[in-house]
Amino acid sequence: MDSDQGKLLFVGFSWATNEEKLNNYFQGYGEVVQVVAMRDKMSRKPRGFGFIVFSDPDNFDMVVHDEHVIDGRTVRFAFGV
DNA sequence: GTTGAGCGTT
Repeated sequence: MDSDQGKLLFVGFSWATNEEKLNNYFQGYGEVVQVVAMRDKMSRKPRGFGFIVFSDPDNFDMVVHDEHVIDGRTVRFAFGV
């Protein structure tokens, strides 16, 4: 409720999309506190999913309620646990 | 070298 909230899960972006690209894209919405793109633990290959943390909760509402397309792929957003 | 739903690391 007021501890780890601020973590937003985003999945669906292209495998060619990098953490830096996401950081740049999300910075346009507000102050990005944390952006991390997860990859496979065995082959180190990008899985196309990651987490993001914004400085203000209003950013989550805006991003989650809007559709985003990065690198030509539709990114699906959800609230992190 | 490939694929396309999902919940991670300081």
